Amino acid sequence: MNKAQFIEALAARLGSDKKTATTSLDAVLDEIYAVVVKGEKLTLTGFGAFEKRDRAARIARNPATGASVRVKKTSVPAFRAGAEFKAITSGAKKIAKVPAKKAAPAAKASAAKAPAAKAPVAKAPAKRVSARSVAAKPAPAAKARAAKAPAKKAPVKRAPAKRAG
Amino acid sequence: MNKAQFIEALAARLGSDKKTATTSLDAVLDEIYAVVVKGEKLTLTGFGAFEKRDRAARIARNPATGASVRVKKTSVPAFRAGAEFKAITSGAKKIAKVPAKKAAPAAKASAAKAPAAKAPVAKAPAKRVSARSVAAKPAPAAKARAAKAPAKKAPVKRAPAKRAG
DNA sequence: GACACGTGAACAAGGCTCAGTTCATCGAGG
DNA sequence: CCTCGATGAACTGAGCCTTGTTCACGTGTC
Repeated sequence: MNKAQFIEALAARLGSDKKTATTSLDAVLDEIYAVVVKGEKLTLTGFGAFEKRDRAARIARNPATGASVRVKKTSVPAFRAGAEFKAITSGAKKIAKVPAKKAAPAAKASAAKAPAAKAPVAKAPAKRVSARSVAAKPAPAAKARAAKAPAKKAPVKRAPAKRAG
Repeated sequence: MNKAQFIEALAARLGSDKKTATTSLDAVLDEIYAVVVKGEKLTLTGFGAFEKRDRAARIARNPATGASVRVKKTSVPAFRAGAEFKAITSGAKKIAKVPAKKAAPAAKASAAKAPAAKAPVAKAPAKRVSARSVAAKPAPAAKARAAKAPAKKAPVKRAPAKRAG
């Protein structure tokens, strides 16, 4: 799907004309640009996070010729998918179908609340409950915890680079 | 920046209220979900492409305990930044500043046309022209071409998998 | 409609990201 | 305001993605 097709689908979703949908999409994309360019991380909970990542200078390779080429240090845009995006992509969670704006608010509210929300939630906590009950039972859990606390305090060369983001 | 802050900025950009901005953003995100879930690749030229990528089953590791864990085959959402997004993130290109909707259309049209568009364009083609003139001159260019043409025709195991997207 | 630019494919090697788990904090939505 | 879920940090090793270049096709904008 390309941008034009996406705008059509978006217009249907918004119940608007294509021009409005275009404006909406462009505004979103441009604002994402603005945030990332500023070096700020944009987290859209569930969907994912856009951020600027720094890349050190290195010697890369032109795969076609095998020639080495020096790549200067630079910054690249990165996106990390959020939990919800991952869940629906993997099929662990379903998205509500929204055809048009008029039906959207009503269908969204009821669909989100009743069926989709309950089914996956029932699945997720079951896993966690079992994990916790297992972890809570034996003594090694306390050991694992103790081992973890000092590890955090240890100086990590990688941590500062990430915290800059 | 989180979602609420983004919505504020978006509202300013759209010249709308926050509710409208919220609707816009949610519509965009939900439509991205819908496309990716369908297994379709969404290409927003310049910004980037969202797609679903398949992951084979593998034995992963819990880094904390070193314990191996079997990860089932699954699908994950992926984003690949487009050329424009890369260019503005690296600083090779500047984005037009858009404060509010009223000023947006006029400022966008003029800003996009006159200063920002011309400066980077002048930079880009210069690079390409030189690359082409170099390539066109020597005989090895023809060889490289000849070698390339058959390579494309050769059956590639990777190509079909990607074309499915 | 026209033009300019973006995208994808192919190549080899190196760098980057992520898998699970736990816990604390934060954010979003009702 | 409250509750629930998302996020991030830390851990190691394996798998994935990207780097440049060229060319042809497709897309988007004016």
